[in-house]
Amino acid sequence: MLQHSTATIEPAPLDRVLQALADPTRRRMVEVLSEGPVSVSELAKPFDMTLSAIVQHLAVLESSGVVRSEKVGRVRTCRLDPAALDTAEQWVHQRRAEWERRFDRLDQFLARTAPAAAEQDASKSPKKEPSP
Amino acid sequence: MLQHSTATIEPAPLDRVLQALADPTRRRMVEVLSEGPVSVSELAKPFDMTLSAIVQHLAVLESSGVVRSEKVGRVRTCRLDPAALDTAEQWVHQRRAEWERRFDRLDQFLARTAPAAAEQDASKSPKKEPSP
DNA sequence: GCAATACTTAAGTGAATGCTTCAACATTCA
DNA sequence: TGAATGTTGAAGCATTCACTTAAGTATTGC
Repeated sequence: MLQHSTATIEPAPLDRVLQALADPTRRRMVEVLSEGPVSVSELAKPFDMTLSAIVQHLAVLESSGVVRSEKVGRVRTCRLDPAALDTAEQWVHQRRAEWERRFDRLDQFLARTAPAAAEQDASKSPKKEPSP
Repeated sequence: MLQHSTATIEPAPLDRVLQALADPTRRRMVEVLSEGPVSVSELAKPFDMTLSAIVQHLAVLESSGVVRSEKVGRVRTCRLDPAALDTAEQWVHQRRAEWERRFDRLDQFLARTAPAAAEQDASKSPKKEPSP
């Protein structure tokens, strides 16, 4: 899926995305926006702080790419950009995957070196050591 | 000053996880740890800062649950806890999912109200809107 | 015992963050 | 037109953050 055609050199998107999502207020804003686009003042309503504060949070969300907005008349409408969320999701997912992959290697290693604990795997072909 | 003490006070695990991952140094630490458990000083080696700084980052990671550690003798060994990462992954995933679900509803709505062209008279909506 | 190792803790600093208030500005509508 | 609406911007302030330095406390090995 192709998104922003700008193909610009983004500084550190992952950094900004996670930093944007680290704040509970901004996360609630994302939750609101995940239900659909709203204007700035709409977005601000459920929050117990000034419009100014919300606008500043919005700026963080926009600079991270998580939210985009466009102004028509005097109303700015904000919407989620799921692609930016994808960046974060993938990073987290990959760390978990790597960790689990390592776990598998460890299992194999233990099955090889301590076959007493392993019920079934004595016949597996010997392999190189998993880097610890 | 009290932070918004409104109804939805999150217990805060997600908060801490995302905040932990928001920092590039801590994220690199997680990357290192995703390759397997290491001691504190091992962990600190690739970084261009004091051990103290690393230990402080480690404390953040531990308080978020992303990393756990145990001390044997004088060596503290740190390892990733993938379950904590899961919390973050799921939250992001669900926001994306909700957004895409909404997109589907919008598609359906447009297909109903503007089958050919929405040039004129899109303002009369006899059907219920997809919940905005 | 003594010194090296591995971590721990405390205190300090400059920059960033999360707010606030107050003052514009642009658009819409009576 | 002029008031209401919706947003924008700047300045200020308290708190948190990412470090630093400098001093500890346990373990381990000789």
